[in-house]
Amino acid sequence: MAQRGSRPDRPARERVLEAALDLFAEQGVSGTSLQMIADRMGVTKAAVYHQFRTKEDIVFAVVGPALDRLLEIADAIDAEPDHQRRFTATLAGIIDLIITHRRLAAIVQFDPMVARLVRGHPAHASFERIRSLFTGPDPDGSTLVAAAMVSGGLIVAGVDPALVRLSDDELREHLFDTATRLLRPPPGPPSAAG
Amino acid sequence: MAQRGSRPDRPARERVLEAALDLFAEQGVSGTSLQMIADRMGVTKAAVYHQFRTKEDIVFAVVGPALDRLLEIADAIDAEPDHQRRFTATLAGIIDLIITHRRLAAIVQFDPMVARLVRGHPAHASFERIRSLFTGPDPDGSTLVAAAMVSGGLIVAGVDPALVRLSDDELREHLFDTATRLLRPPPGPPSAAG
DNA sequence: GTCTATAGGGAGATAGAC
DNA sequence: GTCTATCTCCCTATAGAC
Repeated sequence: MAQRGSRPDRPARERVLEAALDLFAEQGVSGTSLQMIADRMGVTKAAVYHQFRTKEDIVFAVVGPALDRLLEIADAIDAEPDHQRRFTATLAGIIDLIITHRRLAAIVQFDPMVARLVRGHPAHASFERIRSLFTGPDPDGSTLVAAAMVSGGLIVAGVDPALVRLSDDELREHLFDTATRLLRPPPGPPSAAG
Repeated sequence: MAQRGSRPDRPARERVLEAALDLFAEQGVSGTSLQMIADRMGVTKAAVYHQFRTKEDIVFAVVGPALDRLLEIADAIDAEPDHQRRFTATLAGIIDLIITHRRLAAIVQFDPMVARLVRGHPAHASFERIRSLFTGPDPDGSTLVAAAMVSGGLIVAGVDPALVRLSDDELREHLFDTATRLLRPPPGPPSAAG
């Protein structure tokens, strides 16, 4: 994974994406100007415009790779015939994606500007595809709610400052266990609700 | 609850807050200009400035009541001696708050601009107070992750379009059950993880 | 790859008439 | 309570020198 700091000897294009990701996470996409990105890099706005034609292009470059990966995960669902393995592999893939791109996942899920851009991306349908794998066919209300909580909960846990003391591996394991627990029907009495 | 539409005979101040909430939810706070708020109301910017001195004042007026309610819920924790009732009442209160102010809850939790404002509000400490009630003292990693997923999952479920067919009461019940299930240790074997 | 300079527009905010 | 008009500043984006 080479060098990942803000070292000045890295390609200018990557330094833009790094500064942009930091700022998008802190201030949101709309709250981030090209001037802020340039300031954080220690260059001028024009230098940033040399790498990307528009601000929107920067947003796409920042979130694109993660969306591509999401698309791969969703496509792999159809390639696995066994239901149990399909479920496990997809959940593990999603959690891995979220842990690898913690802040990015939060931006894609919660930033209104990014959400609008994602609507035009092929990965858009993947969200529904994955969710329907998690709920199963013809889900009841309880299952729908559990799936919604998982989809938000995984992202939030990825960026929660209260969890910084956990290693990536610990976090991965707990997320997997907790999500699995949620997406299976409770082992209590069949239906004591009311 | 009187009339809740965008009827022109309601006080101008409330019509501003209504339009602002709509736009904050759709575009984020930074992505919303006073011009947009004015346009949605069918008036000019100056008319909006007659009601609120700054944009920040509008944000405070929009999120303030929900933060006050959160503060009340957190304060009630210390007034209830029985642990079981304390836990149940707080969770029910939070869920009720989220359902009543669905979009507002998402804004407070996820909008970077609002998050910065909330840091200076008395309710800021309430988030930690409530979370530590949910985790209990000296929580392990699994419990921390579960609490993080609940805190994000409740909000996300509140605004998830996949759940629109559920009534408020259905949603409330499922959220309560699911959150309770998450915040209690799993009833399976003590520790078969690997 | 980076710079200075600038165009053109929209932002937040204010003054004062009706 | 709403309007027109205006100020100042910062935004995205472009042109062209080094």
